[in-house]
Amino acid sequence: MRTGNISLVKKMNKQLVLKLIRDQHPISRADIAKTTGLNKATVSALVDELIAEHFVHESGIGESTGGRRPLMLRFNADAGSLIGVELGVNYLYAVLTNLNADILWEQRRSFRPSEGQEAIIDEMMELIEAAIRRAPATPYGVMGIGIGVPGVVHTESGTVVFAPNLRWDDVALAAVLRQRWPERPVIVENEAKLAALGEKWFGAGNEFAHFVYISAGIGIGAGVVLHHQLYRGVSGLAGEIGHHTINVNGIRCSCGNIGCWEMYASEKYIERRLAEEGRSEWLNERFSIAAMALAAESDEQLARILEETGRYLGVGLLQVMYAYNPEAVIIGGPLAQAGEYVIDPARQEVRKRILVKKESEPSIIVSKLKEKSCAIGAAASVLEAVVLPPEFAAV
Amino acid sequence: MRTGNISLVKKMNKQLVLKLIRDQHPISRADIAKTTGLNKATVSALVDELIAEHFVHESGIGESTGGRRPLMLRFNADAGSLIGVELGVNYLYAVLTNLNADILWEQRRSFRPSEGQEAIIDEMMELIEAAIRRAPATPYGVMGIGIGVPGVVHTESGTVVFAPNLRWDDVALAAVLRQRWPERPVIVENEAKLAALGEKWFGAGNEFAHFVYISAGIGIGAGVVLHHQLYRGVSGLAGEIGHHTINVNGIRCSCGNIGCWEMYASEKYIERRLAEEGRSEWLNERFSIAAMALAAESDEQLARILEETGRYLGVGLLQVMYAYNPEAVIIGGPLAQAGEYVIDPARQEVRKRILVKKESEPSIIVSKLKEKSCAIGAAASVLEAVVLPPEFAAV
DNA sequence: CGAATTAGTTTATTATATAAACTAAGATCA
DNA sequence: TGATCTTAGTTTATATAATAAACTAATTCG
Repeated sequence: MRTGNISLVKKMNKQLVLKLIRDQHPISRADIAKTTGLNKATVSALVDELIAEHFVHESGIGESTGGRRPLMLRFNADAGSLIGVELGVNYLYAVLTNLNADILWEQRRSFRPSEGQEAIIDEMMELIEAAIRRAPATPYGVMGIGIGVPGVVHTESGTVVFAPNLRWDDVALAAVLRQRWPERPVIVENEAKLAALGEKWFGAGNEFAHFVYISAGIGIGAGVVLHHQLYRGVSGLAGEIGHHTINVNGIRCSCGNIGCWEMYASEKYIERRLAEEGRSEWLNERFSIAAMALAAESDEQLARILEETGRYLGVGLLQVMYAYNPEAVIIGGPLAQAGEYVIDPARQEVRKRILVKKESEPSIIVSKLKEKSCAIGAAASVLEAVVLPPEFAAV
Repeated sequence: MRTGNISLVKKMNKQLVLKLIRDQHPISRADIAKTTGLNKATVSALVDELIAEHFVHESGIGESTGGRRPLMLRFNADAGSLIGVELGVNYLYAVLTNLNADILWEQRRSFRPSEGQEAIIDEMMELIEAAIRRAPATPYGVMGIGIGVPGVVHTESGTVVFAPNLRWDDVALAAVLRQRWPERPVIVENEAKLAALGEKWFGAGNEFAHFVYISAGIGIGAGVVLHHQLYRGVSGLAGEIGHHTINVNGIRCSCGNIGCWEMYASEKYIERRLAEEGRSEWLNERFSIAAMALAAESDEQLARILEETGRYLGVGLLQVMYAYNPEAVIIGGPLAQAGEYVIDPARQEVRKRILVKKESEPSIIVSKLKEKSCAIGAAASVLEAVVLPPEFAAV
């Protein structure tokens, strides 16, 4: 049971100070004391410890405001490195970053979906190995490895419970990596949830306490951040909203249900419509939403298909608003690259269908980290696990 | 900003001890120390304060387990009284309870929806006045007034922002009551959210950290409890899931949207189907789901209509699971009184449509407080606000 | 009947935040 | 230019609350 012993207080305050320095650096001890309400002496003591731990450094003298000039403090983004890996349906993408998610090294590899699990995991381990070799000399070195997968995950064990597009079923991914790197934290999590974390720490979600990240690609997944924290639900299924039924009498989804949202507001829908409209020239291997959006400028048929998709996207976004009532919805994934061809009809559809007046409409915005959301989010998950736990967030 | 000063620690521990006594009484100081991990001396000091504050009392000597016999502690449910009021579409229902939600007095009054706001609020104040008069002599007296309304609420100001079925719009309900009883806390909240609180504290939700209460009647509302706390969203709209679109090409809802869940899984649907099937004899003033369920035993047509409703209910429950992934879904409101005629088809529909295997299915259960959920929840909201704040719940 | 066991209290100690006094270093203005 | 004011940050003394250990109280068990 979580009792309040005195050291808890110290942990809370130390985290608070570190978060403040990270968010608002450069900042002086005096300013920290003012904005947190902590005593100057307390702040000084905590800052001294953070400096000794290499998470903070003094970065010179600031401007005077009528008295002694302050010593400015900065978050030390080079205290260690983070590794983030995105496992896609047919590619691996790995990044090595500092604690500020600046990319120090990255690599992308394709594989055939037909390759077996072992081969894919081997390739992933090679990538991680390469990243570790590239890691700069820092006080903490590589602080951990985060991995995003397109499926449902059991986080404690790091098992991929169910990943239909990979055809994975109960794969103990973290166990393999933990055996290889026993000293490093390994985090396995759903790709949309990690992308949400990425946007929260380093992207469009930074200013919000409650937001939902929507990963719209082949399917639709979501990462739900409530009270500054990722919400997973009891078994990590929270946010599987691509399988919300928006058309009880609609078409069958691969999940077994009928009329799932992701049958109407994803690449699946676009492909189906392209086929129906005899535009199968777009259905080749190099199919890309970005290219389609470009072509749509002078191709009304393509524009209409994108717009339809956007309208269906809006239907589901309405549900997101009623379910979570967030400050913002961040759209990411390939579909977000169609930009206003998709997003604008989605916004219109929401406005048309929504129950209450304008003030309560959350903003619908586009991912800031783009195709890097997941990998950077995977790195951010390590940061959160090791350096900046969210558990003390203001309730 | 929430800093950790030392008195926070004390608050946390005192709350923890009080919650434990409430949940597990009778319990000894020694047992509290064991289960919380707090030191015996700490527990004794906190318990002494709680006794001085009348929230706990010693209730005699317990059984020895091989040594000195323990002094047993109990939560003092008679330290004060709570008032809970449900404002329905055409009735008021008020309860006066002790801190254990035992009903000491209750009264129900009907009104015509055509009566004006002032008249309804006046009646409500009369009811509250009557409840205050009936309150027994206790250390704290009437500790506050909770009111549940069928609409969207702004809790800080206690304003009813939007209650379509009452045709209320921006009614500053709490302001009126606070003027009349300036010394008592007044809480105004959505009825489904309060019912969820009621089930959490005194009903079927007691054992769950994450659950969703569904209020299914004329419309559908929900109260979402995550991490033992009611989740409201940014503007109190979280849980307005009755307006989730389950049929994009369906029928128009009064909210302006098309194909809302509550057009298919509520009394509205049953009424529509009764009319369609020429069974309008059920559409009179005394229309009651419980009576229908009784008649359905020997009336296949009625049974079929209830079953259809249940199947549609299941379609939406699937969304609840994907959105919140709770441990349980509690069904309340009039529709829950049809029992297995509705609930069982709903369960079947969920099982048929769900993505993942059985372990992750939450249990779908029926409200324990029945038609009293909201009023008791309104009382519970006072308890939570004044005596047992949930903010220190384990994260 | 005495040793062992359990319940609960008292006393001394420790960790932490805070208030107040202090040093440091600059700005302002006569 | 130097006295005074202002702001930054440190040192010292104090208060609060948890804890450990020693203690008293009351019971079981052999």
